[in-house]
Amino acid sequence: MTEKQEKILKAALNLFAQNGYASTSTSKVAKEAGVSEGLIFRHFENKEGLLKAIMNMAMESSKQLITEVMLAGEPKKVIRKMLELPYQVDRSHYDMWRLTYALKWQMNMYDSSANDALRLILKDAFQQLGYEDPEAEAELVFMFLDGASTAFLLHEPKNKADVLKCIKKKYNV
Amino acid sequence: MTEKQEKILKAALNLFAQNGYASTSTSKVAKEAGVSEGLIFRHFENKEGLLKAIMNMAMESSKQLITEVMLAGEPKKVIRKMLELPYQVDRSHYDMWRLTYALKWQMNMYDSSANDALRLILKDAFQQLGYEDPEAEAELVFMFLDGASTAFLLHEPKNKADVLKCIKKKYNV
Amino acid sequence: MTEKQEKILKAALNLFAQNGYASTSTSKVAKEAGVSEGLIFRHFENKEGLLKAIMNMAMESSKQLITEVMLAGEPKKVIRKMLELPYQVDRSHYDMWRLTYALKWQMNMYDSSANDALRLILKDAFQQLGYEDPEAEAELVFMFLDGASTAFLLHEPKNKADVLKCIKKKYNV
Amino acid sequence: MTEKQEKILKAALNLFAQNGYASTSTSKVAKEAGVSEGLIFRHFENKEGLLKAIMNMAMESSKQLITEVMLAGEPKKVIRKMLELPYQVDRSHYDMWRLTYALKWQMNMYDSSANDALRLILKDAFQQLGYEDPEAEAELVFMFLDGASTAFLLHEPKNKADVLKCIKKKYNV
DNA sequence: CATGAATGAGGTTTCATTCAT
DNA sequence: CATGAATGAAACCTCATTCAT
Repeated sequence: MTEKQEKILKAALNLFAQNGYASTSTSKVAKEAGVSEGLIFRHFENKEGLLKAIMNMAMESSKQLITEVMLAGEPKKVIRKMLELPYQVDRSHYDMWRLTYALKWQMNMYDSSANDALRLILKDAFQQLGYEDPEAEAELVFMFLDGASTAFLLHEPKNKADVLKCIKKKYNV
Repeated sequence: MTEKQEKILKAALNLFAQNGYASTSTSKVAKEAGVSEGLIFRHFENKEGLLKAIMNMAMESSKQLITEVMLAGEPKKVIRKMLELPYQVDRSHYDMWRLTYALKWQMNMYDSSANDALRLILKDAFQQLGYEDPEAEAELVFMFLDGASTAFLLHEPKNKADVLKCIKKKYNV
Repeated sequence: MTEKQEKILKAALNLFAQNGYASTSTSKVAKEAGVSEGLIFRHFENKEGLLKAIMNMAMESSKQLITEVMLAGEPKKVIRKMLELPYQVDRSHYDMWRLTYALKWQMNMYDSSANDALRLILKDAFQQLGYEDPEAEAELVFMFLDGASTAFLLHEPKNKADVLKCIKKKYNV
Repeated sequence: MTEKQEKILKAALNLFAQNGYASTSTSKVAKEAGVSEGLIFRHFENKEGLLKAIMNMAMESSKQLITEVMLAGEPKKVIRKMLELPYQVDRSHYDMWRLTYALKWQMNMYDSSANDALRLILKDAFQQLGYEDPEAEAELVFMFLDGASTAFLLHEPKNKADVLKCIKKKYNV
């Protein structure tokens, strides 16, 4: 990965996240990256290739978070780690997450399978703890995760920490 | 509001919701509405005006849901009504909600003030019920609402009803 | 000529003179006139018909100025009246003259024949006064008229009166 | 300045001069230049940018004529050079001058400051020669220049040369 | 590897004009 | 007589992409 390639990726990530993929022209990306427009196509084939490259980076970085949960072992720890996920994302990754979340609403981009592994683990954890409807509980946690992430990415509530405390107590973790 | 105006609005809502605002050309809207492209501009001034007209409709229809919660009175009822909100939206309004949610991610479109009134009522309800940190509880509910709506609009989980039961139990409502 | 027709003509004259014929849309004319756009076409057939109606008014009003010169009789008086022409136009007619002058530069609009009668009288006057090259003198006066009118319509020099005195002295009139 | 840029400029100058700026579409310019329409915008940003580029060329070429007058020195020579100005313009520059003159009538395009330097020199010349009202004399010459140029550009009178002789005699130059 | 000129398709918008009411 | 909804063509401009250098 050359230096210019990275510049392009960074610029594209930033612009896609702030203004949306469709609203960001390759020429704006080139200008922001300080690079000729043609270079984008040499390295990434086309605009969609650029997006895919970015999403691959995102996948990579989200895998790290996920494996941490997977390796937790005990059910309570699984749940706790899970609830803490939105709090683990570094501010420097916000653009990436903004883009990921925004793209969910762009048709044909939603891929639920990514979460299926986690959902299974979570359900299992609840089952081990004797919850009545482990599947529903797992789904509920996912909804929280989604809602929390959205809140953090969009308007950053002041009482983030309190909310975590609050929900942890509910699950006793 | 002439008949053709409504056709335009309906077509635009549909296309914006399915493919995104930026990716939907006015010519596609015109074609879908069975109308000349120029007519869009006569009635809505420009593409953004068309979007605004749609969002006004959305506001109107969300006000109805909200006032229902506001009129609930008793704290428990407030919370219950609140949690049920995502379940109240008619399938016929999904396009509108998809668009509303998608637009949150389009820069400068997020308006948190819309929820402030509800947030206040909710916090008050939790306070009356003696919750330790009513503000965090309110925030948490909002996160659930957001996450649930997202799930419903994007992949419609099979166990919607169970999830509701599950969370209601947590709040004892 | 109904009241609305006059409103249209006045609005069109004003806008054509200020912004140019090509740059003025019929919708702007209608708005300025406080009239529906369709009415313009009912009364004037098309945009060019509107222009023609205006130019006819202009012709009419310029004929008045010209006949005054023609009736002057004595050569010196002819020349004096001629030189005074640009000073005779009422400020309320400036729009019309601006438009007339501007249109000269719009291809196929220049009609030199309009001036031929005047040119002949002028040449005759110079001949009677024994000028060496009456034709060139007549042409020269026309150039002055054109230049002076242009100056008055475009930037209104402060020493208009002095210039008239100055040139009158040259012709001893 | 690439070859195609020049082609665009030449085509635009020609069409703007013949048919007017507002009446000339960028697509006509592109066709006349044998170039894709997009290229116009890549090189000149927008239609107005194209016009500005042309006017800059015009400025450049008019500066040359003007400096010649400025370097004349003796008052009589200044005046003579001045009067001869409209006769100096090469036929190949007519389009440019037609456009320049036509644009004066397009609102907000008139820039009298360009002539101020010349006006000053001219006034000075008349002063040195003891004319009674040098300012009015200067203005008068400008009017002649404007009228003569207009005549040359619009209908090319047959007795151009005679007119020059005629006016030179009046100023004894 | 890198540039930037060049393109053609398509985007939003404006316009002159028609027509039902 | 008068309106204003409706249209289709054309206006200006942007875009993703290609290619010669």
